[in-house]
Amino acid sequence: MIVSAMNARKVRVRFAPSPTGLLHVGNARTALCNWLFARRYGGSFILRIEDTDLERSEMRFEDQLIEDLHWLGLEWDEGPAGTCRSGGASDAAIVEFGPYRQSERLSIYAGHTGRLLAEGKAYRCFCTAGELEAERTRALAQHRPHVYSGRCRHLGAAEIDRNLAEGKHFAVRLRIGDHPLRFHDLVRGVVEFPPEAVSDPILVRSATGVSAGLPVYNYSVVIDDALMQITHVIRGDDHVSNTPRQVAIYEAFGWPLPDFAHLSTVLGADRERLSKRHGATSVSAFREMGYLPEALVNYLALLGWGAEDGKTETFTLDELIRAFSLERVTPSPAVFDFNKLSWLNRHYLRLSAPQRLAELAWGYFADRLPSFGSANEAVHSWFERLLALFVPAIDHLDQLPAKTAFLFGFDADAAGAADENSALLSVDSARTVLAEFADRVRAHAGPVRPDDFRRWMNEVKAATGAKGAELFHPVRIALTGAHSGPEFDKLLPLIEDGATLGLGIPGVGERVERFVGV
RNA sequence: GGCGCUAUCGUCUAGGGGUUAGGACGUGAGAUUCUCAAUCUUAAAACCCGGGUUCGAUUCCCGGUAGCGCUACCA
Repeated sequence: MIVSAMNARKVRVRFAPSPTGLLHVGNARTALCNWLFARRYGGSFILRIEDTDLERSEMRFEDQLIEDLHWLGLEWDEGPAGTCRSGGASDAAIVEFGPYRQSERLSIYAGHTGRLLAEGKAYRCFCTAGELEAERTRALAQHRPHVYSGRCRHLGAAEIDRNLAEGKHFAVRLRIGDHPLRFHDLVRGVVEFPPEAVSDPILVRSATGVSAGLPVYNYSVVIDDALMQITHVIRGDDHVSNTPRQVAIYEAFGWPLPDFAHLSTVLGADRERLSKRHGATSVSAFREMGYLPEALVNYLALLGWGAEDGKTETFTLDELIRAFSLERVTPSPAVFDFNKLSWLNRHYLRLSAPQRLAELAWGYFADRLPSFGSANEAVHSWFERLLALFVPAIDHLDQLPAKTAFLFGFDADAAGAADENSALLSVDSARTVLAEFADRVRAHAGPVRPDDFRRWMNEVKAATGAKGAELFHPVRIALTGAHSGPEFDKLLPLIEDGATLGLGIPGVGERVERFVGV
């Protein structure tokens, strides 16, 4: 029988990362699913830091993690003191459920272990690492699953006392029953494991090394989840095989079982677990590249999930809350598709207000623009026009400086020498077109307006007989260093107005002079 | 080795006992543009294999295969 804690209890879910590295997109997806589930059912989303691995946990990772979650917009209702952004948990909740870092909960675990030992649900195991290793090798050789022999299971009180008196180290093991261990998974349905797949799991480590007496992960999560009254454990599917162990612990304490939801792994293009080898994998890396949080969130939701109509692909957070359901999450692993993420990012970039884009993009121009705050209104509005012209041509904001480099400094030599340009420039018509065009620019006073430009191009066309690409390519190269780019009607004002900003931006006249001089 | 999970276009997915197997990204072509990007139109592209069950299976069942996970006194 499946004991489900769902009933009528208020939904409480948690995201429980270890601060041992940057927030990985796979984990961000787990956080998102938890957050969406909580918001959908009016429940609480709790952030718990699993920092019992003292050697690998670092405060800077915790800080970064918190910053990343805020950036994604996944606010939590309860979490480490001072980290909840708006409102946060009531003091009463914190007293009842906190603290929210495992390293601050060690005494809680110890008390529970005493209880299990006293009730005979757990026992002291004096086996040494060597003995256990031998068991494991033997099992492997016989092609059997490795199960603890249970040698210390039935030690008499006298023997235990003698061992303790001799100062022998011991771990605490749970006594597993002989019934199957099953649980309900929102993604996979009912999952069942035979008891021998579990064997008596270690709960508390023996006195070897720095971790002496510390609970193991599978034990502390159960205590935390139960005490924090978590109703739905939503996490990565690397925990599926751990779950029967945890179920046995719930049973030993007589606690109701939560529902589970195990989310599939996120893979790279080679179908291996997504890792640094595949490029950017951390939330902060995507932020630094200039991806928008709504694009990442939308993409992560789409990874392993599809809307009910089978068609809708773009969602705001609010729309996701309404549309998302764990039952529709696919159980199979999903390959992370950078292309599709970029498509979504372009989509949201196009939708973003100019001021917001300007603020976000400004940082990528630190060496070309004055600081955001000290720049005058003219620079700001000029920059917004630049963005309007070039943002449609990029996937993420950090591609902007390269795309627009020609505006800030014009390298006439490089423009003429570029492989793709030299062929276009070497034809006779290109030379005559440029000569005719340069004559008109030189004869002109003041900034070049689109009207002037259009008139000149018609004149040049008539004078040289060149038309179409033959006519425009050389001029475009002379002005921008490339044979492709935004339409001249918008580009010319951007160049000419830019030249008046005092940022060292060369105007049309200067560009032509430099280029034709070559 | 054992146990578990998974299997629809290249990728993410919809669907489901009888369908022209739908959408999106990407790719090809066309339209537009001086060009590129964007945009619009359009094309190609999939039910892992083998057995059952059935009038009929891509869909249900079993087996195989493959991928992934766990197999720690890591989390």
